[in-house]
Amino acid sequence: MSFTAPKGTYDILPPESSAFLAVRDALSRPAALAGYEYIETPIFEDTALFARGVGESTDVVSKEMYTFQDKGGRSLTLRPEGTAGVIRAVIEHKLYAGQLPVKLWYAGPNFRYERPQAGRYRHFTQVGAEAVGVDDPMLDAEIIALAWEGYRALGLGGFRLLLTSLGDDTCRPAYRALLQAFLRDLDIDDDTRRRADINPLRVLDDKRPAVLAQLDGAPLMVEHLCGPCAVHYDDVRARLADIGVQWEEAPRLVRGLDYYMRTTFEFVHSGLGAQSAIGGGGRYDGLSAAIGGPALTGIGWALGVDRTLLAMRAEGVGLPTAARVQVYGVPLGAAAAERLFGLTAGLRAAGVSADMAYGARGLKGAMKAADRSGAAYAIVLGDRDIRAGTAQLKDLRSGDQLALPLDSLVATILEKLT
RNA sequence: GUGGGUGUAGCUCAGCUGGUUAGAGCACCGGGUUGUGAUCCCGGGUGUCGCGGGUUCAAGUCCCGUCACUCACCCCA
Repeated sequence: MSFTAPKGTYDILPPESSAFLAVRDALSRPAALAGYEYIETPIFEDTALFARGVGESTDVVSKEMYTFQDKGGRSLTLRPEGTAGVIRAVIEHKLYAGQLPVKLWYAGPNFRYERPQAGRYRHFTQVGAEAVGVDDPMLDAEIIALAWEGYRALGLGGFRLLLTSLGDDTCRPAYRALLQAFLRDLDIDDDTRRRADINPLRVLDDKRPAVLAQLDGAPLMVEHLCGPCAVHYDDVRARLADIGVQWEEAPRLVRGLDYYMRTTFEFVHSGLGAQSAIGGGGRYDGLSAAIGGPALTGIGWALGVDRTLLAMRAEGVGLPTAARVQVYGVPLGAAAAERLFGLTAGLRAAGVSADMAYGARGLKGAMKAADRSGAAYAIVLGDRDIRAGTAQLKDLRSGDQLALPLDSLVATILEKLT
């Protein structure tokens, strides 16, 4: 074998690929039902968009970006996440000039240069949703509920919703100083000390026991929220409670992108190996201004399709696998094959999924193929039938077979299938 | 970027202390039936034992290197 998929990427093959489509669909459907409209943005963007939007200090920007120069000398980057590009598009096309909020959903691949492991790939797929331009805690609750509903619709039961508030520009700087003062006295390594300088909140998320043990008395953001932030957070929780969404307070929840503020959340699941998040998001009221747009508030999430599938597999939740086709043609000989070719085309035109045996297989082989296609009916056609102006329609479940006039076969099958 | 584990058929794997034609189950293909699948019977191995070198009379097996995959740290979807 001379080529393999690049490190950290993988092929999504049938029959599992149908589950992939189904998950992507199920995760986006609740958003569509809530009036979110589909948007598609480029898979690569100006490198500076991510540097400024996601934040220079994040791991994503500082070491995980797929950056390249095109032939015009521009520095471009394969998107490591979806929100920055969507907000760029909202600004560029002044979508905010219309009715607000702008509600959008999207789905597609993202890229991060990381060491692959279970649940973590260099190419991964997310479904995302964003509500932009209206600062209303009800939108926070709505967006969270949409993700919740998506997971539930898939039959997933073992996920948890972690929730917290990261404060805003009014209260976070003071809290940040407080936390830094606390961290200064700890016995931690140089790397962690450096992180405490750049982004002290991230230290709270450290999973190493040696660090964890020292974080017990650390000050928490939720205890230092300013008035408006506290009210906002209370409102979000009240609305979630109203509609029966259950969450856990996660005061140390920190996410990897700098733009988050106020409401922040993560959906976690234990079936992903060392990874835990199957989806996450939050409010990013400063993002638009940071990338040169007007001061637009926004909240959104991104849900990992690959990770959701892993979680489903871990739980043993299956998806109904649909039959490949409804009708399968089994020809005996070249003349019959040509006749069936037209018949299957006619069936498809009438909205019936149909396939047939190609390549002059024997009758046995063709019947076998019909069986494996999952079709409800096989059309068996030979010279004898053609002479009689009929075809044999075989019900593959019962085994019953009857001769039907060729002329009206498509119509007859349509009738039987409905 | 740092560690650990694993590489034998399409898949899951067996192959003991080196021993001569490399195996099983599943899958796949063909036949039993030139007009009938899912069952049954018969037949078929589809392979660069990851790759390169070394030790040996002899290497899938031992040694070195290398590559790939994988798991974990870190980080997150």
